[in-house]
Amino acid sequence: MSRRVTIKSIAEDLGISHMTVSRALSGHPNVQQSTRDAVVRRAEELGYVRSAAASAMRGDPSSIVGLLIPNITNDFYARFANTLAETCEAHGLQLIIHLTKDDYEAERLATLRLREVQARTVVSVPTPLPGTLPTAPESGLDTVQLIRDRPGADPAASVLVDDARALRDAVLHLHRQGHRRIAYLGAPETLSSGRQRLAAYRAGMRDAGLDPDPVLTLLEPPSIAMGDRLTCRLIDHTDASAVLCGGFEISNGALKAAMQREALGSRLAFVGYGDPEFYSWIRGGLTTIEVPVDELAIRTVDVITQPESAPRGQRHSFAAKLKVRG
Amino acid sequence: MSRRVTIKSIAEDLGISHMTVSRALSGHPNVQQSTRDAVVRRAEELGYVRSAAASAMRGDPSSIVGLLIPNITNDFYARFANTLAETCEAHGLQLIIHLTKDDYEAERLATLRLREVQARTVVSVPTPLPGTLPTAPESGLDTVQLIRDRPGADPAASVLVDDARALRDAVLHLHRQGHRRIAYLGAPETLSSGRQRLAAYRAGMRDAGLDPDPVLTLLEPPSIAMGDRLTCRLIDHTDASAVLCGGFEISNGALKAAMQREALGSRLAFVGYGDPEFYSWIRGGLTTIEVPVDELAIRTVDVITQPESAPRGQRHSFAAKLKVRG
DNA sequence: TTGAAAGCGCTACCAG
DNA sequence: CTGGTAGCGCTTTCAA
Repeated sequence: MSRRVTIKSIAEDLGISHMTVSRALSGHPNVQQSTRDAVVRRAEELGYVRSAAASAMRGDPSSIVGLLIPNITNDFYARFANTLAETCEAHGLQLIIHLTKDDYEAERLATLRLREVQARTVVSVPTPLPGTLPTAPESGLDTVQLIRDRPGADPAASVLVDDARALRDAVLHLHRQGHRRIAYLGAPETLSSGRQRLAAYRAGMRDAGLDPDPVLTLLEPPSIAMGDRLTCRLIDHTDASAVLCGGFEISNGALKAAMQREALGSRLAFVGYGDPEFYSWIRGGLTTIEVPVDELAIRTVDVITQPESAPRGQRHSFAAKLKVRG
Repeated sequence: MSRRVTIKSIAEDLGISHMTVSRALSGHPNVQQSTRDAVVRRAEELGYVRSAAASAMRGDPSSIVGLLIPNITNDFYARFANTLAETCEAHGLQLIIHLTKDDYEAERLATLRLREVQARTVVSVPTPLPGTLPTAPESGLDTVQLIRDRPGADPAASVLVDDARALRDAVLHLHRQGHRRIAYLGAPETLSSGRQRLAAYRAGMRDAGLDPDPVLTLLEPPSIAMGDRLTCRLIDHTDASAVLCGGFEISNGALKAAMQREALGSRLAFVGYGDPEFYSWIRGGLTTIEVPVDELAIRTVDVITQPESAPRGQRHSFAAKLKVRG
């Protein structure tokens, strides 16, 4: 049960001042080569590890980046987290992941924890604000907003997806295939993403010269179950010949329903949202809206590591695009 | 640009000693109620957050748990990480995730980083040791081994999956369905999991009164591509009527190949490994080997939070089981 | 009930 | 080139 190895213990061991050890280990020039070598070797032998706590106390920037996402099983978040973690690794940053489940209180608590450990930045998918809050509170942390834009927040940057074009293209694509009764499954307009995607769907319908039928425009809180249920309804009770999905979970749920009813392709054409591995080989490949996940993650780390290269509050927007398959 | 709020700044603000503030905030009894209230209120107002760095310096246990896994896109790891994160959250623990890509050097570096921040425990899927290492080094951290067992390591505990029974059951299940030419795709015997699963497959074959054909026993480093390629080979160049998958990635690759050749079920019966959401609705549901992911994660946190409740080095084994569908 | 001092590991700043 | 001092935020120990 040996005590922690510190620069002092090394100094003692070597019979020199802890300052010399500090300089030797941090590459300061003013150390005799022989001394430096001895120190470095001894540190190695003893298994010395620099204390992040001590550095943090001195006000040095920490290596910790927080990531606040609803969950990590969703394919998009998993892939984002994966690339973010890899890229962080390359920059010597460490990623603390907190799952918010889209719950504001969970986000608040997680932010507190991250402040305690002096995270240098937090990458956050802002949760919907509860109605009781008049205004968004400041996190007290340098924040990069991901995907969503919280009104009233003051983020260091926002990394967003622009899927309007892709959604419009999807409608036009279906129209070219002869579809006229094109349904849309999306989040309610109370969510900013829900609003924007719905608008894009409608714009596409207009461009195609079609009239969006309210019966085929189904808006509910997004989930796999929601996509499943509403797609069953489309198949059983409407004359929809195609469905466009306005979200990741919705897409998986809709796919499940269409596959289980053996309606996919034949009874109901499908355009998904997101691109999990298996979309590429289901029924010869599914047409879907592809979000540039890796680019989002890489840019996010860019923003974190080079805050000066862009003005504070900058919005980085990445275009999703329609991937036609099958 | 206000300075960090500390107990000292609060004390100054209130014209009292920082010790009183410390006591008030940490619930020490020896503080006058009125003083305590004033302190708590002021701390709230100023947005005081306790410094984890200062605590760590004093030797208090940190709230940080490390997680070392190959990646986080694999369904099993994603689900494990998800439940682990949720459960940690509930215990006030924070999860730092490092991706090792199954590379020893990456694991070593990540471990170093975690030591720097004084992680209290690291949950690790040990990477294969490079041949050059005569013996496994000690991490200097309290380690919980996940899934794999590194020889020569001295973990605080191991959380393992026992899939021998499930694999045997899978063979017997296929045999009952009339299959005699049952192929197996797995990792090479150099990996401990590869060795064990292969043995279980062979035990199943023996129990079924079948003779494992070397031509149908394909062992290669596991990946989606490997599963894909070898399944194509099975379909095109052998008389295998069923395939049993001995790994998560292998299973996804094999499924991809079988689906693309429209061989699934008809030409080739399939038993997968792992249970991603979509396995339940592909072709009416796939039969697969189900690993109790959530239980693993929950037990892992148990082990972390109550190290005394089990002897050091304890092995916690969870049985996978065959899920028959379709 | 309150306060002062010391020390956790580290480095910027001065003295030698 | 080397060594001492001080201070980052906090709590334990002792003194008032």
